[in-house]
This record gives sequence, C-alpha cells and structure tokens, in this order.
Amino acid sequence: MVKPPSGPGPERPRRLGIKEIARRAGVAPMTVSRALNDPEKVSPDTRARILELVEREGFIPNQLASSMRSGRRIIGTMVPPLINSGIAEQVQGMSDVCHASGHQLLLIQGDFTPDAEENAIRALLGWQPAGLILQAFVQSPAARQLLQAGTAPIVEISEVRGHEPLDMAVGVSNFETAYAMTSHLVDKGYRRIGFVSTPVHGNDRLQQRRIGYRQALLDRGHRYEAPLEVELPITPAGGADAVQMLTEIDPAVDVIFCSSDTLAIGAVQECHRRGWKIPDRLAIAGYGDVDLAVQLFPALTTLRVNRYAMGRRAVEQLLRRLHGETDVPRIETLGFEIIDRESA
Amino acid sequence: MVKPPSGPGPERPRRLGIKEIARRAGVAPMTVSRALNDPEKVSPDTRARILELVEREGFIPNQLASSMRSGRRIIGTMVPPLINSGIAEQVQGMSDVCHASGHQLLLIQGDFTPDAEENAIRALLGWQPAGLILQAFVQSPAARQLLQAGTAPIVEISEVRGHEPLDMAVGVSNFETAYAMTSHLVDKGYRRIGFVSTPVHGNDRLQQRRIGYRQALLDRGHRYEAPLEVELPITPAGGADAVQMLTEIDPAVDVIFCSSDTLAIGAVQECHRRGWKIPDRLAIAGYGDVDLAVQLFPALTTLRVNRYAMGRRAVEQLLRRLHGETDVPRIETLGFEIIDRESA
DNA sequence: CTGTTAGCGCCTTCAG
DNA sequence: CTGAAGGCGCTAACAG
Repeated sequence: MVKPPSGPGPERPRRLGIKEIARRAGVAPMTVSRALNDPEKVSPDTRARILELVEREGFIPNQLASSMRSGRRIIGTMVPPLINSGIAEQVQGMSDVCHASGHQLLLIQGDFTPDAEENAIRALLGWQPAGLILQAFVQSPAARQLLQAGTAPIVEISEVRGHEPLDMAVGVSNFETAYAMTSHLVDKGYRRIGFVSTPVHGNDRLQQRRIGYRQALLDRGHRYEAPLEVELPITPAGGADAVQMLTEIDPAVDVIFCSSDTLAIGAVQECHRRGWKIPDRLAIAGYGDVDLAVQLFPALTTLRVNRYAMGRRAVEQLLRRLHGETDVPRIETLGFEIIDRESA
Repeated sequence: MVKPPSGPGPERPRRLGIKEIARRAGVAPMTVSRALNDPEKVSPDTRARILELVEREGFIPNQLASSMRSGRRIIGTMVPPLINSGIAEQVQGMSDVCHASGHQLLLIQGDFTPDAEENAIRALLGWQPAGLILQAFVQSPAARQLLQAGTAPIVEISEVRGHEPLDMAVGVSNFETAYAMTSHLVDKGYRRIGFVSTPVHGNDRLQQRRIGYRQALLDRGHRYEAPLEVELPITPAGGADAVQMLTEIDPAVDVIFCSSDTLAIGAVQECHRRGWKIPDRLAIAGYGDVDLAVQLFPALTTLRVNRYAMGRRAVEQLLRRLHGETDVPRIETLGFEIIDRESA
C-alpha cells in the first residue's frame, strides 16, 4: 500500500452540481434532490423542468455526498482470486442483485495472508458499506474484531457445517456434497476410491469435503491400508499429478474423486495421454460442474452447486436485513446435485 | 434498477470518528487527520499518542468524506461477464495495481445492451472515480458523451487497430494476432483452414481476428470456394458444433482455428468423441492460452496474450495520467506469442 | 408543494 | 507544530 493518491489536483472543470441545476431551474437545491429521489413530492411541471435540465446537462448526482448524508449503498466484498474457479459466477450473481437494488459492488480480491486480509477488510470498511460479503476465509483475529465492531451486516459464503458465522452465512455443506459423491461412487461399484484436493490446511471447505469422503467410505465399510488421498494445487496439472501419485500408492485404484473439476479435467487429460480408457481403466469424478464438464470427452461425472445462486442469495440476505426484516435465517444452506455422466 | 436503498436507517451505534479520537487524545481533529496522512508534520509524541488510540479503537477513516474533500480514489470499471473468459485475469491485474496504489476498484459487470451500458456508466460516474477502465464496447452515443464530458481519464481495454479511443487504450491488435496464427498454420502445411468465432457483429476484436485470418489467407494465396467460417457461441459446445459444421462445408478441412480456447477445447473433445486423431485427422488451434491449454490432450496450440498484464497496464496508464505525466501514450499495444504445441 | 437550516466526516487553508 | 474556520455535495428535518 502506497500512500493515497494525489492531492486535490488542478482545478478540473468540475462537473456541475445540484446547486447549479437548481439555480438554472429557478428552484432550491432541495427541490432538485426531491425531483430525483422522490418525484411524487414535486409538482409535475417543476419536476418536468428539472428533469429536462438534468438530462440536458448530463447531471449525475454525487454518490459520495449522497451516501454520506443518507443511506449507504456500497456492498463490499472480499474474494479469493477470480481466476480458475466458480468465484466469477458468484461475483456475477452478487453483481446482478446489487445493481437491481441500487447498490454498488466494491471488490477486493487477492490471495490473502492474514495480514493482507486485515488490510482488505479495513479498506472495505472505510467505504462505509451497507453490508459485506466475504468469500475468503477470515483468519486473523484482528480482522474478526474489526468486523464485529462494525455495524454492517455480513454474509460469509462458506462451508455451513461446523462453522459459526460472524453474522450470516450462505453455502453448502461440503461434508454432505462429498459424502454424497463418495457414496454414489461406492454404489456404482467402485472399490478403491482415491481423493485429491488442494491443501486443506486452513480451508474448511476442503477439510469438510475430505471428511465427507472419509465418512462415506467408513459408513460403507471401505477400508484402505494406505489412505488414497493426495493434496495438490488446484490446476489441471495437479489433476494429472494425482493420477500419477494415486496409482503409485495403489495400482488398483479404480476411481479418483477430484475435489474440483479443474483437477478432474487435468486427470482426464492425463488418462488420454496414457492411453487409458475412462472409466474402464480409471474413472474420474469432479466437483463443480463447470461449463466444460458436459462437453469433455468423456463427459464428466461431477457435482453441481449453483455458485451464481449463492452470490445472489448472499446479497439478498444482506438486503433483507437492511430492509429491517428480523426473521432472516442466520445460515442458508443451498442444495446440490450429482451429475452422473460418463467419466465415472 | 429499483429506487435507492433505505433511508438513514435506525440510529446504529455509529463507528467513532476523527472528532472523538481527537477529543480523547486531547488534540484538534485536524491533528489526528495529519497524524494519519502526513505523519511527519506532527510531533513524535502527539503522533504516537494518536496512533495508539486509533489502533486501539479500531478507527477507520471514512473514505467517503475523505474522497469528497481531497482526492478521488475510486477506479471504476465496466466489464463483460466474468464467467468464461480471460476477463477474470484482467480484473485481477487491475485489482492488484489498484490496491498497491491505494485505490479501490468499483466493478460493474453485465451483458450490456446500449441502454444498460449507459446506466452502468452513469452509475460509475456518480462515484466520482479518479479514472475509468472500460472493457466492454461502448456503443451508445449518449454514453460516449457522458464520458467525454467528464474529467476522469479513461482507458479502454480493446482492439487497438482502427479504433479511435475515447481517451487511452490498452490492448493487442487482434488483426495481427489472428494474422500471425493463420500464417503459422499455413507455414505448418495446412491447406484448408477453418475459422470459428462468436458472432462478430458489434465486436471489433472478433471482427479484427476474422479480418486478420482472411488477410493472411489472401497473402499466402489460399482461396476457398466456400468460406470456411462459422459463427458460434463461445462455449465448448460451440467448438463441438464448429467441427460438425465446418466438416460439412468442406470435408477436407484440415485445421480449425478457434478464436477462443474455449471453442478449441470443445472442438478437441468433439474429435475424441468421433475417434478422430488430433492433429492428423483434424488439427485444432486456439486463442488465449488458458490454464488448461497446456494440460489438454493433445496439448493445445494457441496464442497467448497476457490478460493479467493488460489489466495492470490499464490501471498504470490511468495512474500515470493522474500523477500528471504528460507523455502517456494514447495507445499501448501489448505483445503476444504463438504457443506451438501438439494440437496443430 | 417548496424552501431553509444544518450537518454527514473529513481536510484545505490560513492563522497562530 | 497545532488549531479554527469553513466547505466538499447532498439531503433529513422542519418550517412555511
């Protein structure tokens, strides 16, 4: 963080304000404000005169000033890197609801260390957001404190199981999803089910997925000598490596459950490269149902959670709270769906 | 767009402000402000006292008020849907530079009709942005006018060829990139080179790619009876359809140049599905070098433009202008690279 | 229906 | 080095 930008700058030709519009329309500034925000409270012809002027001059109210005096209208969000994940869809969902409700989305993204995270939250809070949506894991206690001291409602998009939200939460139970997929694979007759995820350390979603996977195996009476689990970066290359590593651990592994489609796609490519038939020689299951999943050869068996809906829902929760609804559920669990295709 | 949010709301426990900090520190508000923004101008011990208090109370300056009085520190951006494209990387690049320079990114995204576009620009402008970055095509004349009337510098991330930017532009020449790839394919000995793109109407980048493709063929003396061109949605399914359609137009087509990796990946899958060897039976080339390209089987021959860098550069241009540099180039053309892998 | 007053929280400017 | 005054542009609250 460098020090804030330049000073007041040279006297740029200031865009004209409400006062000037008022003067030209021969009314008080307040009347212009009303014509814009509360048109019924102004007589039709004054209103017409004002709006015509506004239109002609291209007047755009200063939201900074407006938010200061009346309601806040920024919704701040902190997200992990947009690249390579369903995050983009979530942001899209958030964005859509925000705009439909007259809010603006202020976005902070990055790969957060606890320190950077605290800064990000500080930055967000400085803009007096009406609400906050956090999609990154809040780790630092300082950040937590900052958030709790604040007045803005907060929605975390997160694992909903075993996580006490700061305020509200929207998400799926990653435990359940992974449990369901693993059971599904067992039911399809697979005997040696491998599991890949990114490093789960400090990421409760992935942790829950792994626990769900393990629990499902346990419940179905599967027990392996060596755990068929690896941790790899969430890239196609990671998926390819998973094939390598898991077949080394146990050559008899017959399906790999990848905790992300990205991994799964990489794994599928690796099989092609080896000339392995999918799902006969090795089956692959993913998580996420990205666009490509259905088009992949062979089409990817995966698990769909509606990320776009999650983004929407998050903002909607915020809005309900802002509108003063009192019965807004603290935790909103969204559904999921196993998409059984060809790869497993 | 619904009418703006709720009123002032109930009297929430207002986060304490600079005045309160000042009172507790036994100084004037101004001194607190200085301690925060211009520490050298305050005596070491007053400063220490103030900062300690700020820290302890979790005071966060109100950026709204601050931006109003002094410099603007929002950078507004309008982007097409983040889903399914390199846009996310661009946003990441923008975001990174913004935060490093103490700015905030205000994001508006959507699938823009001219009307929605105008609204989006209005919305952005209302926040008094220090600068604007536009990645969507500005179509409506009203929007153009709004932008030109404003005082904020503007960077368009766009096609750089044959496009007169509103203010500044950063981008690649899509003509050159497509020309280069097409030539490359000719040089590799392909004789019947098909081309897929999304509907080019109103999208000058795609238009330029197609023109580049055509020009390269012309320059190399390739002439086809029926044009080997199709327009399809930029999805994997579109890529699959392209294989279908182009081989119908001309069964002898030996390579398909896809104007996006997404299309290319879909095309590759379709070949697998048909049991066609790539590149022997049909070769595929992409555009973009997404993550998966290198991992795909067979690895995708494609063209790399550094979208992250584009995002960074866009903000950097803005900042240079804001810092008063006068020799900022109007158009910044970034390079590209043909990545020759296995698929073509 | 319209206008006046006052002030959101901060910072520029000018005076100690 | 520190403080007081005043205002950025807008709108709540209260007159008229």
